[in-house]
Amino acid sequence: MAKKELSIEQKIKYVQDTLFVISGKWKLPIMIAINNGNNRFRDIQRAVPNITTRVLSKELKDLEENRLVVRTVYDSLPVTVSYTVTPYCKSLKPMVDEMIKWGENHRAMLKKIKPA
Amino acid sequence: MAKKELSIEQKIKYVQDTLFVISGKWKLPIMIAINNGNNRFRDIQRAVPNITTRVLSKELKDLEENRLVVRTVYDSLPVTVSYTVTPYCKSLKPMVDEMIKWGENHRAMLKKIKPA
DNA sequence: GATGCCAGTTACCTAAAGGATACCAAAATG
DNA sequence: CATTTTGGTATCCTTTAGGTAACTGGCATC
Repeated sequence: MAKKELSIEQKIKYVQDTLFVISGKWKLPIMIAINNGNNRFRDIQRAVPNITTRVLSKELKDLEENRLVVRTVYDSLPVTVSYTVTPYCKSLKPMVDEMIKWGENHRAMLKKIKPA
Repeated sequence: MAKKELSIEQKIKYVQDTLFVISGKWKLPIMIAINNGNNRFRDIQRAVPNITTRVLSKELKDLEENRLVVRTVYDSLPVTVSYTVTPYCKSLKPMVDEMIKWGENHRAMLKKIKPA
């Protein structure tokens, strides 16, 4: 197949779609935390520095709605709640990896131009 | 060299650094537009749907401060102003490409699960 | 029976992002 | 000479994101 070339309008539209889903300080950090084995509410909260319960609760709901995270209630005693990432969430990995790389490099760059 | 494995705390930190620089509805669309040959203020505005002059002006200043865009005034008659992306801005390309890909796929997915 | 952990909810508030509208001077165009 | 284009500013306003703090009910522990 020929590699499709997107128009600039399409590129902008798709980037904005992506931004709409992942933007904000917390959604990606939360997904990273869950993906790393933090499945309980308090575990996630501990893994994501400085997030409050209120914000975490709200963001988890958003992520559920966008089918990136699944909430499961186990009928144990006491009930436990588990959050897991969906396969769809994992499709974000290449993008997130690039974001991590860029952020790491960016921080190194800032040190160089603004030393001491 | 051994491939360095980042801790979850580091991953979260770097992602948040990146988000801090690119977040908002407009910064990436503006960079895409400039990179595609829209160098004049009004050209950029036309290329980025629905952005207002006020917001574009402010975002361009932010991008200049972050060394992602350069503003050049040509002493012609009348004076012309040209915006160009820096080499540093181009280092965002792999990430932006992944975001475009994901957004395209995401839109296709939404069509499937919510047809007509 | 007081304290603490879990998984949140509720109400309130502030700061920032973004939008709407109007306006400006200088030059070009019709 | 009226209009349009360029590269923006200035005001004002609304919306959203995010933070603070208190509280809940159920269970477990000391």
